[in-house]
Amino acid sequence: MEARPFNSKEDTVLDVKPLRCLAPMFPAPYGFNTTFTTSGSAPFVCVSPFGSSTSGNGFPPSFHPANGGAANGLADVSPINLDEEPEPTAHTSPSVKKTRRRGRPRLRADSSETDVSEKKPQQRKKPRKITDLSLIFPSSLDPRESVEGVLMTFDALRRRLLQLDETTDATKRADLKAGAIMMANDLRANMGKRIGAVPGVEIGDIFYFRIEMCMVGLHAPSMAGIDYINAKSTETDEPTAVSIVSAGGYENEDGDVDFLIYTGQGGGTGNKHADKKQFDDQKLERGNLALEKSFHKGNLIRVIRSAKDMNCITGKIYIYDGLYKIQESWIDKGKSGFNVFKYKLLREPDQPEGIAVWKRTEQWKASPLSRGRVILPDISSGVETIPVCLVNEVDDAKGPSHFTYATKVRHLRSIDSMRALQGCKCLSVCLPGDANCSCAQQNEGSLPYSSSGLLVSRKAVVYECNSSCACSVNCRNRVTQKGVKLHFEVFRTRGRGWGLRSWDPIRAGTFICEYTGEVYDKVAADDGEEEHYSFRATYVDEKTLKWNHGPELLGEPSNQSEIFKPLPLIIRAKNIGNVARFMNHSCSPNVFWQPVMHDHAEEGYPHIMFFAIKHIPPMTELTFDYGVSSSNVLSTLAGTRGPMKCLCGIPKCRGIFG
DNA sequence: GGACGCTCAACACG
DNA sequence: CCGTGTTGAGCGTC
Repeated sequence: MEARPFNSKEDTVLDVKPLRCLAPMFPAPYGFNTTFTTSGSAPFVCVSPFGSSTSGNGFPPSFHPANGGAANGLADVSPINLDEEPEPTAHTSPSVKKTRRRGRPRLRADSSETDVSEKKPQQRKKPRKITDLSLIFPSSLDPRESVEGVLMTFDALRRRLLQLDETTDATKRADLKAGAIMMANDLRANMGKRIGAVPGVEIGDIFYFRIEMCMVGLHAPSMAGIDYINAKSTETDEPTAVSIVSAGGYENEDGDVDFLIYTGQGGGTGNKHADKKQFDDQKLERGNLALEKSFHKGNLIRVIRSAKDMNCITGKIYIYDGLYKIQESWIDKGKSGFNVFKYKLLREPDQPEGIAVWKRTEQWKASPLSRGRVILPDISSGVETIPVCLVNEVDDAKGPSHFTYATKVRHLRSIDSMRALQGCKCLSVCLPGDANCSCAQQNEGSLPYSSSGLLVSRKAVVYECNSSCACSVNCRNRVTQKGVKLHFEVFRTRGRGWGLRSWDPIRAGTFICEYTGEVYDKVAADDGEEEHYSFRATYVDEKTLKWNHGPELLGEPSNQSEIFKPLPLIIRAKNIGNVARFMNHSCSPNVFWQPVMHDHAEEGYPHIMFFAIKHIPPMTELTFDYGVSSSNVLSTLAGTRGPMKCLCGIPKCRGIFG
């Protein structure tokens, strides 16, 4: 149960963590003058089409899409599109989105369960437009923030809708319901089609629903695989392809990470018919025509590839793989003997890795020995069910200084001497909508996790089922108590000590790990001792406070003030700890902490559990916001140690943390 | 501008 | 776990 003692000088340095360096904003786009805004267009803000650089994956900075070429992208970007109040949206523009959704009945946005099920649930209420969103969603000029904000809000909505629907027998598809609400409120980024990079979306970004890519302007169609600018909106009067989704719906394709053979649409393949049999020749129209024209024009095309992910109910995720160009096209015979169009796309050079990262981590998971530069195959010495390997690809450090790996916290007094939680009387498993479940009651009336184990919303405290409960270990209200389920690696960062990342893609709301160590309270701990590798629950960052932002859109009261209360506990992981002790700080984190109770009832000393703020691609460093604790101010005064200088370098960096 | 039709979803059911 | 049936959204097109 102990990790090897290592001796490394700089281990005494706290792992400071910069990261997510967003590209500086360019004052004006480079020579982009064409605007294909399919719509009239709202008050847009111009942002460099080059998007941001590294972030997401810690990959080398920025790839610049081909320049100058005739057919180039445009640069209009709407930040999270609210009905800006400072810019009195004015009569000039707002028309765009209002008029658009008319074509067909929309999903109902409210949760009045009265009108749920008539036989033909046709006329459902369309999502309500919330008027004053500006307070909830301050508009951001930073494209990455806009995109993240849209996705985070969407998923919060989706999880909440799923939770609400479970108690009724309402139709599912919470993704579409949430998407409809987002669209109705113009909560989206990058409206209008563009060629090339999409500001705020980075290569390697992952998605779990097609509608997510639609909302951030990466790929507009909700189902179709080819996105294109229609003929009327282009200068040449020819349709122009902008992006494709390669998701295995057609024969062939795939193969390498550098190229792709893509099959055209139509002819009866795809999903139109259940048998998926082609019954007609494909025609050179719509997406096929657009691809053909793009081939001749040589314009860039975004490629989104899908990958198998068994943790996800749909069984796949989407990975943005960057820009490609069509190298050749031809007509082929499909299995059914009808003509199909084929397009060979070549990946542009010098781009950060996209699908390649995923392929590599999959291989590592299958055979961990194939992971190179390993210092130690399992830093947990077998205590975790999944090994945590230690790697160094950047320098000569041999590993962190000695500590004892422990999957559980160590309290000053025994758990037995603490008050016990009350238990529910649910047989087998707790079910949503069961008013008698006392555990649900403790959690504000709902089970805190979705059926797939995702945290629905942040709360001051989450109560899991426990040893006093009648339900079994299969109950869905037992998530964090079961420990980590991800393939972690502790790795050497560049200049910030050791860090933590995962081989698995992580969906927003996923439980990541507990912060284990020796639990003290403030008084007992205030001895000016070494405070590296310690956790304090005195601060929650803004992004985490906003993680729940579904409620307002559903007309539910905002509970931001209730989702955080400071706790007296301090967890020291200097001598005893787990993977959490390697998580570095960021002012733009992808992980947050959440108090959880599951084995005792001492409110001041809950377990500190970490969850994903957003979808996290494999090999992305996991970080949370350390905050600035008042006790650190005290220790500064005492001359022991002050806040650390933050190196995260994002525009909103506070400068210090710890 | 409105309705219709197209499409490498997503999920439930057996 | 799989096939497959069902209800779909945005957006181009007419």
